[in-house]
Amino acid sequence: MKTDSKLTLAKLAELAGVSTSTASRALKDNPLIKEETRARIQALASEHNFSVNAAASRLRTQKTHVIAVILNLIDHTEQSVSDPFLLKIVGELNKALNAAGYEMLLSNSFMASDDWASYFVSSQRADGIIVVGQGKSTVKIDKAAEAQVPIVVWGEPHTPANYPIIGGDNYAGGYMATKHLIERGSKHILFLGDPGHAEMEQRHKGYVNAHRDAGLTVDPSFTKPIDITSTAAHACINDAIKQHGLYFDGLICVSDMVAFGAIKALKERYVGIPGDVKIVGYDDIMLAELMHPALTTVHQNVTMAAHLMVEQLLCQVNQQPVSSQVVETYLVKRLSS
Amino acid sequence: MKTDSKLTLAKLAELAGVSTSTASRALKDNPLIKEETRARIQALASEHNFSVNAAASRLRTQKTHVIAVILNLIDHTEQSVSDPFLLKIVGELNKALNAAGYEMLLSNSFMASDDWASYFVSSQRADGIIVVGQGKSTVKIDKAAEAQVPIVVWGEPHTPANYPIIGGDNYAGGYMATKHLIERGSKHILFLGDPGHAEMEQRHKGYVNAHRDAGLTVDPSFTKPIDITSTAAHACINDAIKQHGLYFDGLICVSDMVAFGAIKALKERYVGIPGDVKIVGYDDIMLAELMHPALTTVHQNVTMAAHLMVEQLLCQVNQQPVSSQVVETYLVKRLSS
DNA sequence: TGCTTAATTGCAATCGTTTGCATTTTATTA
DNA sequence: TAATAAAATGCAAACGATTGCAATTAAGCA
Repeated sequence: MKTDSKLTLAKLAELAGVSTSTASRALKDNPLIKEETRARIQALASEHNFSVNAAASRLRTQKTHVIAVILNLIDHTEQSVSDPFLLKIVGELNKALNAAGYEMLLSNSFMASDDWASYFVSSQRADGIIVVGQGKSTVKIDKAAEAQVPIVVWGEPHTPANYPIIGGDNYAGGYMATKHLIERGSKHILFLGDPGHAEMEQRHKGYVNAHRDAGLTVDPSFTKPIDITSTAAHACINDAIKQHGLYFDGLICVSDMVAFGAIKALKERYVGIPGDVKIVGYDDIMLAELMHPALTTVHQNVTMAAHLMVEQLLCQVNQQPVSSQVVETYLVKRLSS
Repeated sequence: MKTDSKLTLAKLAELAGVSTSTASRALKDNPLIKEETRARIQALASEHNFSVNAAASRLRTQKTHVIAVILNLIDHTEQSVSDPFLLKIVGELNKALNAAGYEMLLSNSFMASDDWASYFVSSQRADGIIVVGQGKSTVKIDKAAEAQVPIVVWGEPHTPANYPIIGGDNYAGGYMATKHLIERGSKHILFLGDPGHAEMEQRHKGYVNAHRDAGLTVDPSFTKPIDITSTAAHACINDAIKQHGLYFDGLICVSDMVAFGAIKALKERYVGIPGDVKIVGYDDIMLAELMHPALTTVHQNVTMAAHLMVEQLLCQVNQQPVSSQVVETYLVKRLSS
């Protein structure tokens, strides 16, 4: 087994005594080639553990079989990179992409150049783009979509856009969570999250309407537009109590991490959960049930979301029609409420 | 701005009235080209937001500027994909790679073909491989290294190998954690983790020696070779107590997730922490300090680790000598001990 | 056997950049 | 001004696989 010079398709073909065209076809099981020849060449290839040069293949076929996944981080705080929920999505996307025969080029909005369409797609680095998160502004996404490249985003699916958006039913999630707290007796419920962000906006609308439907009014000052990090939540609750005492008895958090930060602040002041304050998180990350008390939270079917995203993306690659999709969303009741 | 047919370097050159060679050189700021010409072409390029075809460029230069990152998962349980620590490493690697001008192709040991060297490197999909985790067997890693491709791994840095391994000082970590618990008064300390795994083996050795140095003996049955998941830890502690009661007063866990699982089991049985049982985790993930009680744990400098990994990898790409590296490792004392 | 059709295989152009070397243009000096 | 050196640009050959079309071989049938 001499590995002197690197093995190319041409050399492999020569070894097999056929032309490169035959070798190429044989390797991809093209029925044009005689069954027997195919087998022989494939065996030879794996014996010399040959794999075709992806760069050459991509150049020729104009397809990369790679999808760029961009984590569209919201805050400057890099904290959010480590939000388990985002990473869960990445993991599921990786699986779904692989299942569809694609590989994943991982990037994030801090590092990627601003012109996603040309940097990733026109340059043949990837065949399409999956954006995780709408961010506070969708200009980069819109720009990429205008350039007509295959793209899908995880976000609020009811946002009007000329690209498919996959996401949970944020309005329903916010509504369910709030209604639940109200039913459990909470009367003064804070909303921890920034409604300036599309997904949060819908959850907030659900929060407002649940109050209305229960005949309660919402104090605008009860909405705390904080960053989506546990640190921000911790600071927020801390300040709130320090300034006005414990004037609330319920917390709707836009992520489990936010809920954790809030819980920490409450525990530090010996506030009982759920006795004094009831809490609902969002995302149902693995740690939610390990918390003490186990966190009531809104679950979104991420596995399905990943499949839908890949599906909608490939539809675009194949010039087929697409549409936004809402994934299953439900409340998981645990001990924090 | 007509985007009729896709823009190639040749067309851009034509627009600029120069040859493709000049255009190519101008775009990469080659001093061979007159300053003025360079500026003009670069301006034209960004005006038409042109970016060179990566496939063609890679084919020609034989460099991809991509690094494959493989999550070498241990268990069949996909749980481990979502271990926040692994994902933290991925995030840091992403940053470090970008800083060095590389992009990241993310894969994992379940999905990637078995022959990493030929699949990723010979095929020109990437210039090198970073493996996160040694797994229980290093055959795939060894095989890739034998194929002479640039490769580095996150793992136990004292493992003898013909490729650089970056990791914390696991022996010291295990020793510090155990010594700490002993000093706090624990006498019967369980080790939750599988010493069959290189990193765990060293931590376990530290656990054993700390006992010895304190004049204590270790009961072999106190070592619980469980999977690195909170679920496994929860089950393990549950069973242990169910069968023999609370016969231990200290827990050394090989990850924070394991610690969380254990904590949950203890709380369900109203065991006091740190009163009845003291606990130390490993990794210092963000949630460690949000736990109640805040988790004492072993911290490893992941940012530095990521930089070292990238550095050692690029050394290989540039034919320079490499070596394994130990990153800073220390105990963070919190309330669980 | 001779002829038509189907099954296999090979030829050669192409994908878009990069780069060693040749060529042209400009600057320098006698 | 002519000769020479330096600066700027262009030519054309790779890089390695894919694929429409032509060519060869095998099979089918009267």
